[in-house]
Amino acid sequence: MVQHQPSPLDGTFAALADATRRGVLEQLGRGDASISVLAERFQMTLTGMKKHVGVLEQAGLVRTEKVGRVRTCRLGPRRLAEEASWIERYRQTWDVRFDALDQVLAQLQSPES
Amino acid sequence: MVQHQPSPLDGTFAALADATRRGVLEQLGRGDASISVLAERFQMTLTGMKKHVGVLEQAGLVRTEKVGRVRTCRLGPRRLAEEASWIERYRQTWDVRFDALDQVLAQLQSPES
DNA sequence: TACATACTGAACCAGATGGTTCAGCATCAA
DNA sequence: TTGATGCTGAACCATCTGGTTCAGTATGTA
Repeated sequence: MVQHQPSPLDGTFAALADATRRGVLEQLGRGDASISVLAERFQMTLTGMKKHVGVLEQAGLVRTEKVGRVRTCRLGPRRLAEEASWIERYRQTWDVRFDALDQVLAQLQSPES
Repeated sequence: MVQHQPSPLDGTFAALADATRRGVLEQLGRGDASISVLAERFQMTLTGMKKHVGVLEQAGLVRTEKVGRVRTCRLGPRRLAEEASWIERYRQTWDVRFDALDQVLAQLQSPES
């Protein structure tokens, strides 16, 4: 069951693993923005911000369009559906395992069955 | 609004950004396992697997305990609650923005209001 | 005691990451 | 046409990552 092809989850989770990039997504949730606006907001060079936007765009979380000199960034097509469902599945497994553990502990403490 | 302190989300999302580590979590969801069992399952050296487990442990996703020579790995305290809620908030924002976009597009196509 | 097993730590490696500076190029405004 | 603005690409840098090998140490087992 080893996974050899890179999953799209790799890219999205990696994109989300950076506070600046999560901040950019939240910012874009409040409205579209140019590279320079984002760069100023996050106190970074244009080049640096462009790289972050590139990572987000690669992951499908941001879409950009250049008009004139200005490249406008907005939220992209990826809705994080697969990511959400992976995490939900994990949380269910976690609950099952820890419920089982709780039962074992309860048994150990009051084994009147 | 720039985030300077590293958020715990950084560590968990980074931990989830690797297919091997997601696989280890799924494996541990089916039952506890030693480092060597995991290493064999994912065709990797003990040292390599130990590093992955270290990353997961650091993120709170795995807990380990050494008894004798064997270090047993099990799911850790972190339930991915914050991660799930960050993603849910994002999905809601996304829906709002794209509903708004849809309305604009609908207006443009049939502006009879 | 002797040998195998299970892990551990240090060192190394290639490639990715998160930033920078610098030198362009295109576009808009005066 | 001149100058400011906005972005882009190349090059560089330090650090992190995902793996390895090799040389231990500790623990079981015969």
